[in-house]
Amino acid sequence: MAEASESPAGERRRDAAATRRRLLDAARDLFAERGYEGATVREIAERAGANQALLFRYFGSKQGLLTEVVAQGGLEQFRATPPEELFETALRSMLTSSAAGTADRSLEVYLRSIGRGDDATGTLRELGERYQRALAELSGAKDGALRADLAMAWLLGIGLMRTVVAREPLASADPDTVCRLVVDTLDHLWSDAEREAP
Amino acid sequence: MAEASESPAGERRRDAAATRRRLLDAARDLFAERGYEGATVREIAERAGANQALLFRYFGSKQGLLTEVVAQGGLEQFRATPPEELFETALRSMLTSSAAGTADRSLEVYLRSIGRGDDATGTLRELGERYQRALAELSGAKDGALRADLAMAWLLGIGLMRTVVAREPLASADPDTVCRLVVDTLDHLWSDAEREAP
DNA sequence: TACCGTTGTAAGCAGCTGCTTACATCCGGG
DNA sequence: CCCGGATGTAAGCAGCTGCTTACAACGGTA
Repeated sequence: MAEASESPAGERRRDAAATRRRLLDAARDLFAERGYEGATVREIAERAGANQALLFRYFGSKQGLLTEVVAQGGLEQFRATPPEELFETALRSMLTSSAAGTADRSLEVYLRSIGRGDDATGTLRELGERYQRALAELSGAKDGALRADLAMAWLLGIGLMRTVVAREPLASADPDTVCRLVVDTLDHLWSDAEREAP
Repeated sequence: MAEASESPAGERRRDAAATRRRLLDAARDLFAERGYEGATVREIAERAGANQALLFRYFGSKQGLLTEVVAQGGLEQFRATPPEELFETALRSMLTSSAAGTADRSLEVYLRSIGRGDDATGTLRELGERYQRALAELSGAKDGALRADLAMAWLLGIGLMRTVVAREPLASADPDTVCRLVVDTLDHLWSDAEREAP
């Protein structure tokens, strides 16, 4: 109803919603590339082709921007994935994405941002907890939560080595090969669990 | 020969070597706590009880300080450990240290600093490569290097979850329990390797 | 047409960063 | 004693950070 009623291709000369969207996308990519602290609001605004004052008008603060990025990217993706596919999906995403434009780069944001006890940590922690709970239920063991943590640790560690440190041969390794190695190995972690807590 | 010849307990009012040492120790702890970028030269100098100008006189730059911290901490510890004990030693160190005063906090420095493509990355990469080479030789498989990367990824990921994110129950879990779970599971990674490359 | 809230802009603020400079002070060897 | 390098200090620099303010331009509505 309050939509564009003029421009042929839906382009408006002044369009708050579109500007907001561009800021969100630019922030998502820059947070994933440089981490929360590493990305500056000036850079984000520039990549979005917007004035940086608008960033604060629409999101209040840099921290508010992060919150919205995580909410729209990571949590949506999380809800859309059935639990039993969660780990492999996340691993594959971690192994393949690393390119601007991908919808869910929240795990990259996560691992590039948790370097110190800054503002970002709190916002990102919630995302991690959801993953943990879902994974923990997959293993029926009493220490399922611990094993879920260990699985997540491996997931993040692999992302760390691949996208941040860019260590070879991991960085260039075939995603399928890596995925199979990891999933097969982790199967033992789950089956050991069952053996201990029948 | 150019030593102290006065003070009873070896204390000198002006002692460059001691000041250097204090700066090095303070830097080691602060880098481990806040990461390379998060620790400021003012903080380091203050904790060392020294003037920050001395930091630049002795180490040239903040980056030079990091180089020396890694050289004295991580590499020494690395050389002192036989390869077959390397992974478990590093894992235990990661699970237990996290307290100021510990000699080797280089893995903490490592994982808290690799958040973006900054100066620290290059200096820290060498440390990682040494670990990889040593671990790769343990597995006789042709893709030993890849599997070594995966093991290191898990190691770092666990450190990330435990000391940085402080995720429960991993953060408070008994080091022995965690260590056994991980080492047992990784055994499958090594034995699978042997099966494939006999 | 005249108006007024929405959208966009330029400039600047205080605080922090790594690093440098100019200057006190110590202290051992001549 | 006393000089000169070694050691320690205070102040400041330019550049960056997140964020704010004052203002211009648009465009739907009355």
